[in-house]
Amino acid sequence: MTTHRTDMSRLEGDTPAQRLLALLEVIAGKDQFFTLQGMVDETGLPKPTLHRMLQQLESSGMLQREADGRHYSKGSRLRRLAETLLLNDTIQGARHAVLTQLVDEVGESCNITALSGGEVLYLDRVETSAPLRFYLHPGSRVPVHCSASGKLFLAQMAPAQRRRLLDQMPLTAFTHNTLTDPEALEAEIETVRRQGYAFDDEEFLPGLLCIAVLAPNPDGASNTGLAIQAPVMRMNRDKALACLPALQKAAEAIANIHREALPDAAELASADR
Amino acid sequence: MTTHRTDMSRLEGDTPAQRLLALLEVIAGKDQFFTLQGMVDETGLPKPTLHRMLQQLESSGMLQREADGRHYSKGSRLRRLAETLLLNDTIQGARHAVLTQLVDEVGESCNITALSGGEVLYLDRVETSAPLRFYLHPGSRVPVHCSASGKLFLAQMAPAQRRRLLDQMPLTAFTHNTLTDPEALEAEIETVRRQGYAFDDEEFLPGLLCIAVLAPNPDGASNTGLAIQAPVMRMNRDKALACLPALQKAAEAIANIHREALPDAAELASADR
DNA sequence: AACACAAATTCCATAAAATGGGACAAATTG
DNA sequence: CAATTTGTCCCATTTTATGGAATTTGTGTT
Repeated sequence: MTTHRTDMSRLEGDTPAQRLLALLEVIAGKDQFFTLQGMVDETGLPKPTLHRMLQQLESSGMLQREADGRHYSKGSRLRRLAETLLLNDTIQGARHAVLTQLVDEVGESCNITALSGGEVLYLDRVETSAPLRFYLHPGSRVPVHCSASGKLFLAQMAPAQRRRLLDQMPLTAFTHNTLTDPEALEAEIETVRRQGYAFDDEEFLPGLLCIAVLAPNPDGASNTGLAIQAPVMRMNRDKALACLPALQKAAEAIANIHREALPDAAELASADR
Repeated sequence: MTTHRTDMSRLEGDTPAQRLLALLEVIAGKDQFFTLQGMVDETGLPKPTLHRMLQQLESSGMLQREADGRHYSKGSRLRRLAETLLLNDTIQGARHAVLTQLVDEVGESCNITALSGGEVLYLDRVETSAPLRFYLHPGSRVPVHCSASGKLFLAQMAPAQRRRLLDQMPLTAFTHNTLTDPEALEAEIETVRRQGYAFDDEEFLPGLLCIAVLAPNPDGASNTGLAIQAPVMRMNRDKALACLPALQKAAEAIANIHREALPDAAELASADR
């Protein structure tokens, strides 16, 4: 009843290592606990094989098991691996260039963000040269409910997933503008989804206004936000909207950088085998 | 037996799969292109072995090579894997939020623990903002007999199971307060079971006092501990007991998160699609 | 262009690990 | 308490990994 499998089963891969990576991808997409049997149904792999794979992942700290011994969830080492990967992404160089150009274009500080651990993680940031500016470090974190990027990440989640995250996350008021009422936040998120961009109008830091968009991802959810952050002294909603085209152009450029690495151009590589 | 690796090779792992994951961690930390030879120097693995590993990662799209054929960088599939991992990590996100709020409430560092491999594993930790504090990393481990969470895990075990674990484990004395006598430890565990909470009164680190409870699990044993850790300079047993209600409330919140994240709980949430 | 040099790649016999059907155990259900 | 589901173990067979040595490829030098 619960599982009507669209038979995407058959973990593809020619070697054990590649099959393990494919398994990791399935696990990565889980936002709930999962069981051995559930994975068998989903992947079509034989039970002893899967059992061994999960055992290896568990004993390396990539997964952990609940006390009942049958429910698995992601371990801290796996999480750390993912964060390290994103923080040290080599394409950061290329993205950094886009960011620099955007800052040059709009004259305000900009940053690239990702969702991590239910919070917004600053992957990269370029400061404006204007003397008055907020200083925020790459690597630092900000709550989802009071940041422009965060609201965009929330807006693309399935309702159940979003609720699970927000239910236990206090809507802490950082300023008088912070949305602390769940219904108001939900309405804002609906607006954000419709518009495709989000504001943070002094909801986190007094005097700081942001506008953000996501770098579109053709394969589904995006984990890359792009935002302009400026003091209200120089910025308001209308001025921010005027920057939107430049922001979207930059987001598209970043999406292209990501897309460049797709194995679409495999035709070239097919000759040398 | 066959290969006595002289500590030069720092890629730990008992199986090829685990070695591959360790390699991925090294790669994850690279913010530049890397070469096969560079990896050989860094990991100590034989060149043909590493060559094969990188080849597999490349042909699965996890890595890609530059045109020169000798510089590797992270591929789109690896990036997508990391993003997917973090985007679907609502359990950790929600638990972290509970932890943050608890820290805010009691004003001291708190952590979430699990029993893993006969030791207490720190799953997550949030530091107090007070300047004087112990710095303990998530992912580190502590013996069961001298930690508050550990004694709780022991207290819910069947006597035979507990004895089997403790018999193999020396009751190392870390401080003058560490319980090194089996009978004294057994008596303490009995007290812990009756009370439903546990202290660690400078039994592991001098000057560190902890109080912990378990996140209740209706289906049986719990593998989630929640603890407050504070310097004795600011904390004593009475003050710790005053925090107990807040601690138990947070533990209940974490138990709820776990309950909602069970695969079967999807039926309830099916209404909002 | 011929050379030296370093890095990448291939070879291959041996050792190690994965595989998965089946047996078994443990927990869950009716 | 029997029936069923789910996790774990066993083990003969197949597949894959291993790494020293040899070979090829590419770079830099005089």
